[in-house]
Amino acid sequence: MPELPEVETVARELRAAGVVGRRIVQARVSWPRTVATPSARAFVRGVKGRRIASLDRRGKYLVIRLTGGRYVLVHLRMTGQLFFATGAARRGKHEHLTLRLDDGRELRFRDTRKFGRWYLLEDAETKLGALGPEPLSPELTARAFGRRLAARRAMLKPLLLNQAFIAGLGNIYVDEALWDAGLHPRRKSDSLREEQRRRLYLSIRKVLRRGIESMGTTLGAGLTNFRTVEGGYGSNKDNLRVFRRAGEPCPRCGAAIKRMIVGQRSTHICPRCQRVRGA
DNA sequence: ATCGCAGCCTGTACGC
DNA sequence: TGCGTACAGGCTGCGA
Repeated sequence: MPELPEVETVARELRAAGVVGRRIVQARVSWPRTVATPSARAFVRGVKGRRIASLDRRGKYLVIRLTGGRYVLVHLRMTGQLFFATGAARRGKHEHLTLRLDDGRELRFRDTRKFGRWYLLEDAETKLGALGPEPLSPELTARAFGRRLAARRAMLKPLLLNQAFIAGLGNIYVDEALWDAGLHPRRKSDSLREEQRRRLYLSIRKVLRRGIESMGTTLGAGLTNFRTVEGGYGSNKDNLRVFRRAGEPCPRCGAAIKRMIVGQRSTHICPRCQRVRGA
């Protein structure tokens, strides 16, 4: 499930593959709902002939700036994958969108569950403006994050998953960050002591950085699991301490890891290291 | 403001 | 082995 480290990995690989500077000579959409806005037809017309001026990540979005000042945003959601193919290669299963580049390569989008979305926008801020701060940005200091936390009264887990509060975290990295910080996912954000807020800030950055270094989390070998642009696996699964480890011993205290539902989401905690105190 | 739930999808894991 | 069913999860929109 692509979260910040996975999308960052994809962005880096696409840049390394020399996508920036290439011209899009043709686009094809075979599952129209893949394009959230505008219509699939208008999307195809709108990107054709444009050059890719830059490619970055914001939150879980891939941000592709085209010449002439318009933007393609890509959200991989659950199972979206980007990879290269030659123009001659037959369209494979679950491939819903293709950009043909002027060097003969095709950038293809495969998405088994069809939740992924592409946007063509005149102004990227119409989408990105709704996002909270980048967790790894130097502008988000421990103090600034602490103030944001203290200003809300929500359970930590759903709050950290809220992209308007902080951008880029998903189920995996939230569970890992809360375990690292020793905080219960149902703990209320305004009940933390200053030192705990700071610790959560550091834990979030730690698990995200580690995720990026490992090129993301690939949980299994199936179609629905994260793959890099080059078709590789991210190795961050080896770094997960609690996520999908119910019943295994906590690496810190040895207590059995527990699975529970918080905010309708599958959640993993160490019941000894992460108490509800104050919630 | 916060929370819960349905819906979007389909591969996967499970029970029988 | 095969069938049926629940589940996974990011995000949106709705109601409470």
